Amino acid sequence: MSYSIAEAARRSGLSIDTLRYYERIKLLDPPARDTAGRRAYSDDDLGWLGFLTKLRTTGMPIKSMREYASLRRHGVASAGRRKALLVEQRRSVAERIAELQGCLDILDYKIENYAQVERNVLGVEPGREEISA
Amino acid sequence: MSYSIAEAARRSGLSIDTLRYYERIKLLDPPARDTAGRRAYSDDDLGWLGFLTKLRTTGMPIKSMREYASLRRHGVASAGRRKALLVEQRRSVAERIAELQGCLDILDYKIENYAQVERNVLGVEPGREEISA
DNA sequence: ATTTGACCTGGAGTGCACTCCAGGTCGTAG
DNA sequence: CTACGACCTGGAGTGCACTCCAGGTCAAAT
Repeated sequence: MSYSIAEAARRSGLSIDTLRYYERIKLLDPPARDTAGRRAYSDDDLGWLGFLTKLRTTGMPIKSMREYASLRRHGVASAGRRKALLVEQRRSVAERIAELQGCLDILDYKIENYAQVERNVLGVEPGREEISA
Repeated sequence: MSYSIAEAARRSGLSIDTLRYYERIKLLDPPARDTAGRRAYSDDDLGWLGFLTKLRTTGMPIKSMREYASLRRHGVASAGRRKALLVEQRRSVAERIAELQGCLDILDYKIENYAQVERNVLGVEPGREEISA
């Protein structure tokens, strides 16, 4: 199957402008064109865009995604380097998750504090609401 | 205790420029000054900076951090709104963690693929390395 | 007395990842 | 036949979060 840029945008969750932008910066190989010169994205293109958006979600900078994309074009010989990039990204994602877990704990602690303040404010005689902080 | 801007930067993990920047945009109340007019950060300032960096780590935009900072200045009456902001941020962090977990799974899958390719390349008779992809 | 180093200010510059725009070309629908 | 909507191009503009700079002050060290 092949898809218009509007359809590819819908399916990938990227904007039309972003699709053209990714092509310009060589994140995406130029897709086929129809007889009128309009882009016709293949299922492969969509698959690659799907993977790219995952990498983006992990916080990989475009620079690194470009490196990965460029390696992909160099075939099997580059597989080792590509794997290394993914392994490194995996590490950084795991680290990020741990970091966010820590933040979650702090947020829970703060939220619990506020909940306690609320209970106090509601529980004491009106006019003496000012407790600690 | 009070700390020079260099010391505050070291302890908060922010740069000196960022400390001044945060003050300018009202994320941080102007710290005390010493006799020579230089900033003298208090432990409270450091504590607030610590919390700010946690919020930043969760991906909270500066705009929202400013709102939180501004509410803090309005005392107890704003506690409800502050709690709501934190609850919302908690939700978004949990969501982000789940999303990253999903990406981790995809990375693992891809990495395992590459590992398999490596095993194949090493395992077959030399001269016939080209397998699938 | 002067040099050094940390700090000050207001403002300009940077890098990233888009996002928008003007002006133009197609192919179909009325 | 013309009007419309979807698409095209090269290039400029945007928002965010810093980061850097020039020119100046001040206190302690030489």
